[in-house]
Amino acid sequence: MTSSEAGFRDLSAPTPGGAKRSGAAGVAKRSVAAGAAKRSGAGGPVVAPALGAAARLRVAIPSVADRVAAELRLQLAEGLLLPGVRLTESTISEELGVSRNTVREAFAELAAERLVVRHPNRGVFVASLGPGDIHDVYTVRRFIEVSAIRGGGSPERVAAVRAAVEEGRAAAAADDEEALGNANQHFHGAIVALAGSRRLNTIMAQVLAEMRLFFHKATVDAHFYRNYLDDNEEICQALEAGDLERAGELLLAYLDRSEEKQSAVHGD
Amino acid sequence: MTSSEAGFRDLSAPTPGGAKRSGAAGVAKRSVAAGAAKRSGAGGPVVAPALGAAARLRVAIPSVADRVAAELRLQLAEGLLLPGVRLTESTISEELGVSRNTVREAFAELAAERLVVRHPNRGVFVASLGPGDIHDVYTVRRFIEVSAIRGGGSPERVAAVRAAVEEGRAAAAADDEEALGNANQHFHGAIVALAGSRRLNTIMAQVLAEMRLFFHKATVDAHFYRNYLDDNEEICQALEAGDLERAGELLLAYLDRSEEKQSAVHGD
DNA sequence: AATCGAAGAATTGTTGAACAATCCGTAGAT
DNA sequence: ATCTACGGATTGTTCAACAATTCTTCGATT
Repeated sequence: MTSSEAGFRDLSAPTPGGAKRSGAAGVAKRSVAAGAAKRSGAGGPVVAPALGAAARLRVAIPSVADRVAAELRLQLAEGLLLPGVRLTESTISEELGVSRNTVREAFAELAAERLVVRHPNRGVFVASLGPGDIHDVYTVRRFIEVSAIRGGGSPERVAAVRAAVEEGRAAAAADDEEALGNANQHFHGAIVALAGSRRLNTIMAQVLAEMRLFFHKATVDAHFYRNYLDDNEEICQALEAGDLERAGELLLAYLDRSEEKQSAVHGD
Repeated sequence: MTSSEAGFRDLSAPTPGGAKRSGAAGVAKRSVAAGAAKRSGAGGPVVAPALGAAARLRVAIPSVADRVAAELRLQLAEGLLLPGVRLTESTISEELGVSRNTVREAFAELAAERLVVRHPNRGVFVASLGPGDIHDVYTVRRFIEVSAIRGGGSPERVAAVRAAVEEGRAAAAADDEEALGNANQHFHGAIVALAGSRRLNTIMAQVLAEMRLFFHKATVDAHFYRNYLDDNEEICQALEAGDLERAGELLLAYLDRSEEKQSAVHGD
């Protein structure tokens, strides 16, 4: 399974910038087309001319490398790319229609997020978490989430936690396991968001992204998250009641139980 | 001040791999030197042939991009590259003797660590932290450090905290402000290390690296850290005595005071 | 037969060059 | 004095080449 059978979206088409020469040997000196001959190449896909306006509107326009990283992040989250799988530069480069160098830049991003691991001269592999990593991830979560909930938060932020609980309830009613998992992550994300710290939010987002990497194996148990629904409800109620001490303890117990379960599912 | 007057070390010489063609057009087909003719190129700098052995010894051999990132990280920490300064790709590329693409990869690493900020199509700049960022950084520290110290740690790890305290004392005795600052960072690093979590350690390392970015301005006050020596001692004693609750509270008070001071030094 | 090692293929690491797109400062027109 | 067109500088991205390393395969040897 070389990861190439996944349905990659083509990222090269809507790219602003990008030479996209047809392919012939590059003997063409730069003498021609030095002046105002813009977009003169053989009938490449012409992009909408309104792109300049977008730039003026200060819309964040992610670079191709960023979009490649985003795409890979998505496939990682969807479980399309299983842990341990090798990501070949040339394959992804072709599949996504971008250059190998750009893929390389995207890899640097993902490696910084620990989603992939670089083995020098051997390639990058989808990160696979061992038992030690699972404990480590839960340690981070205990530190951050419990501290966050014990600090409380503004009413709107508490409401966001509540919303995540309801989101999970709805997903359970609809029997949508996927949505249930997402709701659970939103719940914990909302707890961290109580602190209103940009850095803590991104740290938490990264940790959750890491967890998605090995959660796919765990979801075989159809009602894996279902047990947590009541826990979330209870925690949320304590939070809303202002009993932060109790909310913290409930959350801590929850995390301990969750870690235990995860450790059991994976070879301990 | 374009950051180019800093004394860059040349990273290109000891590089394993790297074509380093003299410059002429690359019409030389790859037909020649296909077999055993290794290191046949025109008299480039010949590296020690023992490099293969190093690889066999599984010594981590960082890529050039990593070394560029490390070099920049160092200059950032030393305060050679002030916040807000623009880092031009071509300049660094020449200065360090590596290709622009490699510099680019290093930038991706540093951007992921928040040490530099990318402005699309405008370049990368040394990150500069505003008042909000200072508060944010201290929020992260409060969460992680206080949780860590309240969890206690093995005797060896407590000893490491003690060692950092003594290190600071020695630096103060020697009137070495630089060493004093480092000792202080070691102290807080050691506190987080109590938890024994790889991820928390790297998170803390990154946060401290961010702080170094704006600490240089603060160090004008000659005995800025000196006030903290007694705090550290007190915290360490509580930790050693097993009074984790008190240690946590002392640390929390310390962080609050520290944030206040930093906020005062910087605008607002 | 099992093992060792060497030729070969595949892939990564790094470079250099090319060019499109964008940004910025400046000079010219209104 | 303000706006606009022009040019230079720099980033974003691609391509092609090649060195070094790892992986594979296939013989040759004990």
